[in-house]
Amino acid sequence: MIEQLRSSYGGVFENELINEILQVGTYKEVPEGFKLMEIGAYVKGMPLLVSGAIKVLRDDKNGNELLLYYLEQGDTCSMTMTCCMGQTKSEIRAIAETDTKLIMVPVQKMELWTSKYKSWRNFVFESYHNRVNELLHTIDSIAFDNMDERLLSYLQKKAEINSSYTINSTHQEIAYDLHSSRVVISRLLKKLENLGKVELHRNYIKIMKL
Amino acid sequence: MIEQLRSSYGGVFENELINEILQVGTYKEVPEGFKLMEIGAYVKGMPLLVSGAIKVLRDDKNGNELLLYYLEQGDTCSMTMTCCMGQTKSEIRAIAETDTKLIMVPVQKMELWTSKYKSWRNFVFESYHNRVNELLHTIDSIAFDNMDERLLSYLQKKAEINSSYTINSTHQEIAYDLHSSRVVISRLLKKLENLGKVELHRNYIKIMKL
DNA sequence: TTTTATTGGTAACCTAAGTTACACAAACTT
DNA sequence: AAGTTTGTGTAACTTAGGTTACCAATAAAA
Repeated sequence: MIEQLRSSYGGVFENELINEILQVGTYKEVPEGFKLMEIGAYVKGMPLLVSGAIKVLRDDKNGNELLLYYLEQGDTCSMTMTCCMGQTKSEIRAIAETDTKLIMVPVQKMELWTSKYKSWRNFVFESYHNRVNELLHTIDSIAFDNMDERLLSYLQKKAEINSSYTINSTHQEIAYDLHSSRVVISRLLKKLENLGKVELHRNYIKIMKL
Repeated sequence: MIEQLRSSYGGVFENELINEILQVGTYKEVPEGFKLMEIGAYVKGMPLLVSGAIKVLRDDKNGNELLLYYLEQGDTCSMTMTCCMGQTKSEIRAIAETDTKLIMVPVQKMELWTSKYKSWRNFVFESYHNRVNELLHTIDSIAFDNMDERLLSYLQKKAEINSSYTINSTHQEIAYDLHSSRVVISRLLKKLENLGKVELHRNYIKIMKL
């Protein structure tokens, strides 16, 4: 756990804080698909991502999802923090996108760290700021872009997150993330294939041009 | 300024902090329509709202707007803070929705206050948290609701902000806020009128039922 | 008063995207 | 091997909402 923490957060946190995290934090490895947070659940701790990626989703009233953004190495779920302080429930669902390594920090310590460590304060503020900016870009894409543009940037982001030009998703899964329907996604993917931008296969998609 | 600050923030900030704010803050009254922040601009200070309301907007690539949320009494633009720390540009535009009274706090002091005052830390964290939640609800409405539902909740929110059942907007102005077109808004408003939910007039709309 | 600009109503049309339905192939069960 | 499930392609249709165009009413300017 020491190496993990140092390599991902050594440049961010001072040594004393690193030591405190080592004492109270618990190291976790979760497999792809693991549900880390459910809507309406109370929050128990704050995750510090060491490796892998977590996708953060929102539900509509019918239980259909919409992908908001991904958390990656060095990120945290900043909302967690004020959730704990205010004892409010989670507004989002979080699922491991890939196999993921993270350190869970219990809530109790965090208020103390906030007054004690400047690096912790900056980390939390910056995290909030990043999340707000990601939400703004999510809004841009939903409000201003057509489905084909959204689909393309979804595929690109997914390729980036998985560091691979091969995306192992079915059309149905993509439709869930984009809050669309399978037929629409198949249609647009076929259009992208005709444009030479992707290559379609059963259960996976190859991205040709970025 | 003392009374303004005490009545809006007396319960939130400790006395010592209130005094500090009085020393470095500047009191401002801005009229309806006043532009407080432009996209791409650098941020000079953090606003503490005393009364009135500010609407926060986002632009698409063609310069068309979309209303994100309103700031009201007791709110602040939390993004301002990390904008200043990181020297990044504003991602949003802010316009006074009504005549508004506010206190501008220069950025320099804020980092100090963050370590010195617990109430300030909590205020900033809570502000971020509220903003994230508002953005989530904005996303809900854009991604999950039809235009008629969005229009109705827009009118309701606007009535609430202006504390009046009479909304002084043209159809075109509403269309801008909802990132739609005038014809569509007129069409849907007429439908709402036929349902007995609103009464249409030139330059204003009366809300009948909430 | 006559002209001009602003605002709202409505029709006709177009397009993106959601829906239903069905065919077919690959990949599993048994 | 036969049946079943899962994933994909495609056609036909529907609908929300964007676009263009034009008219009428009101308000402001000349």
